[in-house]
Amino acid sequence: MLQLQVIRDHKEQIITALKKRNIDALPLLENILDLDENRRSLQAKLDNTLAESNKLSKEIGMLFKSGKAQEANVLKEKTGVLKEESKTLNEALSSKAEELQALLYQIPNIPHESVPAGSSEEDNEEIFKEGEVPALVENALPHWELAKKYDIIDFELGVKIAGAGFPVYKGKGARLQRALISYFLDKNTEAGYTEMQVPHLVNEASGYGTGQLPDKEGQMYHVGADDLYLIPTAEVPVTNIFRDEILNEKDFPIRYTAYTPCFRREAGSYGAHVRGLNRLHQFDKVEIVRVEHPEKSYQALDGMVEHIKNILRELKLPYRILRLCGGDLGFTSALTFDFEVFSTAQDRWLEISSVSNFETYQANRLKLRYKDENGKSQLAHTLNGSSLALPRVLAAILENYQTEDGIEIPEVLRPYTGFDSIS
RNA sequence: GGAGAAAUGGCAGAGUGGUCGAAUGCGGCAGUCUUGAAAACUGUUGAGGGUCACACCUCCGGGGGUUCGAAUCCCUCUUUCUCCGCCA
Repeated sequence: MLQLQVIRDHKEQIITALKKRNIDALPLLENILDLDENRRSLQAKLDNTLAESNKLSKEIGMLFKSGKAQEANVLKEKTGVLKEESKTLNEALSSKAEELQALLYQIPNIPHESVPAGSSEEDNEEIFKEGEVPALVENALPHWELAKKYDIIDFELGVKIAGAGFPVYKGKGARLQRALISYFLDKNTEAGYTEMQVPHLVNEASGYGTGQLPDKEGQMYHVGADDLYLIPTAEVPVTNIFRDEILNEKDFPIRYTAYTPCFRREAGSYGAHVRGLNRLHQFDKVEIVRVEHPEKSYQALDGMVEHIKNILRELKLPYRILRLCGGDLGFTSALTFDFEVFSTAQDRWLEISSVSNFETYQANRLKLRYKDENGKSQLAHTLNGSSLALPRVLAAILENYQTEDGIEIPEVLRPYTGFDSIS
């Protein structure tokens, strides 16, 4: 959420910047500024009424104390009127404030200056590419065929138990999955991230804090009986650790990592693009989250990108990095880099990580602040990234590491799997 | 799930109807002293809104109520603790 003060001061810049997202923000912003002015004048009136009422109350107290009950009773009459007035004002104020809040939630984050304009993923900018695309073995299979051939993932079984999009990992498939989780967590820990285990269900306030609510309500599973949401990403519980916190500058940098399952309703499309592990309702992910000083956040973002590059190099997967264009950029993000691995057998790129700087957008919703050197409260910057999303990494490994005889396990994972190949 | 107790500033902990945004201690920050540090002493130290700056307003777990006036009384919800029950 953008700060009102920023909207007041930089209306034109915001409008220009949001054009990159193909949004004409002018009517919305004007509406907001009008409401804001309205709200403030109501607030001022209410404050004055309350001030007067407070003053009278004090006088009444004094009069009673000095035994002048009659005079006190005269004043009491007056306060009745003020009370009515303040009640009316207060109601008007609440409704304005609510209206204003609802509009503020509708403005997405301002894209970073480096974000290219564009309307769809076509316009994302490839900024880096590395790794060899392996030569295909003859009769190379996509991962869903391999999964069946080696009996390591059972999609039909998941359908029976839960529904489409809830695969069952079996035997070495399950073990490989667990190996990846451990490996990612170890890499993150080595890089200075503290491992956390967090709730997989969150309350409404947390959903609002990181921006899943109210904009993307339908994407989360909602547990109605208890009014909780299944997390779509560990970003939600981990970032909300800092909701309503005021940090000290010396607390920075804050680096957390967490493994969680992720749940997404995504009533998405059908076909090859969502086959197998490509898109699921439940999947595993290891996430990294950082809370940073505003001056250091882009440096932190670069650090995260380097870190993930490093992991993909070790896994020897061919990958590229995209700078998301305005049209593809997430609602809450200022700058996002997507990592995609090349899946040989599917002959396409698979998104396996998304690394973003939210600047103060989430922090404003979270009320996540720090004390600057002058002792003033300032909003911190939040960032997060996947390191990594499991299913597509698994898909890429299965497809790219397949041989005539089976599937090789990447060198770095062998200490974790305890086996060298799946056959 | 049943019975009882509690929820106050970064922490601990007073405050049971008026001048209380809240005693006191610890912690934090600044200063004095010191070559430096510690100790001691002095001052300062919650958040948000509002203002050019003041004034002023709101907030003592959340919501509602009583009252001229609520941290303090009432209702309700949530959470925590103790006891009982159930349970991986």
